[in-house]
Amino acid sequence: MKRPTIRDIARAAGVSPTAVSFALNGKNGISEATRERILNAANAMGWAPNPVARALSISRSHAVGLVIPRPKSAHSSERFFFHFMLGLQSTLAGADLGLMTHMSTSEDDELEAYRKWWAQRRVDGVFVLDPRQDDPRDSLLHDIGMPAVFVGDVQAHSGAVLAQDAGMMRVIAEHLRERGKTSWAYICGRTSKTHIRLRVEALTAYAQAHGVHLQVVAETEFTEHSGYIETNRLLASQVVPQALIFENEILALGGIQALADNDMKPGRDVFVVSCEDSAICRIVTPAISAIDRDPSTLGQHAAQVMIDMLEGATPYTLQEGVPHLIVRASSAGNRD
Amino acid sequence: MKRPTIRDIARAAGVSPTAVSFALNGKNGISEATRERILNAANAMGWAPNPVARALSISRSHAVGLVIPRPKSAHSSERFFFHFMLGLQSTLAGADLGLMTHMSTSEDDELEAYRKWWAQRRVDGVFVLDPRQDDPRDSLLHDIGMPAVFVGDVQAHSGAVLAQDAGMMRVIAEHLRERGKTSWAYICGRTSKTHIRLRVEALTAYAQAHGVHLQVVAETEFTEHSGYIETNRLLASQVVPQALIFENEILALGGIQALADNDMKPGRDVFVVSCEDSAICRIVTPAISAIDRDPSTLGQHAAQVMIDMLEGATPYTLQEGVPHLIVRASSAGNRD
DNA sequence: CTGAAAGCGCTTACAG
DNA sequence: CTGAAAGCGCTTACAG
Repeated sequence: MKRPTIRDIARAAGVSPTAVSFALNGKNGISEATRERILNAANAMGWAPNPVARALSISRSHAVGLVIPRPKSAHSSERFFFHFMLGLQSTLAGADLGLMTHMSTSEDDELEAYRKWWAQRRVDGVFVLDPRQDDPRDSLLHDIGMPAVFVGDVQAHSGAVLAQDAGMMRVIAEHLRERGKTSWAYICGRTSKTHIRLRVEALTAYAQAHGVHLQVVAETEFTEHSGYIETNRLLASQVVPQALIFENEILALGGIQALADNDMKPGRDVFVVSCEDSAICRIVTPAISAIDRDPSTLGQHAAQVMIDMLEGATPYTLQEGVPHLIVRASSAGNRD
Repeated sequence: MKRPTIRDIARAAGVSPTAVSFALNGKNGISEATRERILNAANAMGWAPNPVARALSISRSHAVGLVIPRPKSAHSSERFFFHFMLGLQSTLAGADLGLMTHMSTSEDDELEAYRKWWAQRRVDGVFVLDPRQDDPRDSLLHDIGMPAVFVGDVQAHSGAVLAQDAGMMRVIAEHLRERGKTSWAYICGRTSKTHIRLRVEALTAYAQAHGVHLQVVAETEFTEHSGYIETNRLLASQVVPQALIFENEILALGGIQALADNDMKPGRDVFVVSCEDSAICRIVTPAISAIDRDPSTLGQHAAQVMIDMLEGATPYTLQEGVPHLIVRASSAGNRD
């Protein structure tokens, strides 16, 4: 009934606990024959390591942490979190690392969670979401010595994974140019966020290089209504855009509404593309073309950076691969 | 730099480690004066318990686990999981319990995760999602002695939290009757699932008690198309329903499409209500009335059952509170 | 190549 | 009311 310990298997194999520990951990100083005998005994007795005891010895918990910040405002990001976690777990599993999660209610709560996890040696490192410039969390984690991987932006002291913002815009741009669209508008939210700034820059550069007329509408709310308003405004402007790129699907929804009110058919008269995908894009009529972000891959990358850091690598940064545009009815026509 | 241990604070307070342990854990056998001296010393030195060491001593990990089953098919449930976890954490935090998560790729993987967590003493108990009748997981967990709380159905050996299926239908029924609707249709999916059977029963009972004409359309796919087909069929039937209750928002979407094709206005000519809420219900035109499931509360309840079980209570079952109907345009008119 | 021993930080019978 | 001691299961210098 009781689980076997290394003492038990030492007794069974007729060796010392030390030898067992060495054999089990693949250290040398054990003859091949002895090692085999020990491993057999361990298997026969169904031995599994007790990570708690191991953690107490070596001061490592074999778990990492993820705090999901400010869930009150995170409603639109549920899909992202879910698939990001999926990716994390799939590669953490390979390194036998568990994942602890915490949902924070405020930034203080988040910092407190890090301190507590670290003080209690509950986790060996953490993933940090929604980074911003000069993020205070980077300093805190560095000060207490806690390994961290930031998701979305580079930091001074921690590892990071980066989304492909420029690459994403390039994919959209190529799609539109391929379909003969030469006048675009990009309806993005506030450009204060790093990743949106990057997108604007990439799109602008592309447009200039290829003689495309581009209007950028910034400083909008992320609501259907503001997508509607801005689209109407664009349709009334001197150069009516042939393609509308929306920061997310909520804005795009408003845009489609505006097109309908102006008797324009999305996908025929004007192309519509969203930088963010969701069930809404699939279900709405017409379905909206959208970038498939694949947060799962981002999670896998983040996990890999963490694993390497825990094995002693200096913090480094990994780029997300080139994203993919799911072409739906809202931008499917007019190939020439 | 090094974290203080109970030895350190024992030395500082001039007592034995035993005394410190007793004082810190609020056991008696320590004079009030001594206890205070010890607590002061602990605070002054910034002592925090090392849960790993404690776990090794008392064989408890102070963490519980949640495995999210079969993520491949879980796309529609991301919102549920997210908010369920939110609820879990908010009450687990009060009991100082951490949460470990795992996403399983198959049922075998899930069972393996339980075994491993338990063998390694990583968690003290687990939450189990998507229960079905005679769930094999109940036996497994019982066999290995792992405390478990099932979410959605009662089990032979474990604790459980139950959704309010009957209550949900009653809320919808009252809303419809209040607005003068006396002929309804309920478009549900397969009735093989326990919770759908419960809903049908509750709705049927209510309709009979109040002289409402009710048609139940079962055995439909959970797709927009099948919502469309079934609604068209209902509109052509002898008794055209004045209100359509859809199992989820995807079916409802198809229903609204069918109404539009028949020149009927949802919310005026025919009421539409969905048993499942999501961004889609808010965003579509007209917005769809829907039950606000609040998976977060369900999570809080589940956590409470777990906490009690870990403190020695026999497994018990908790009912979710009465759900709330969010009334939107699709069923807002005709009050009389 | 191998074993006896101390230690990780806490808890808990057991003696005083 | 209090302390010395053993133990949880593993790791790792240290001696042979």
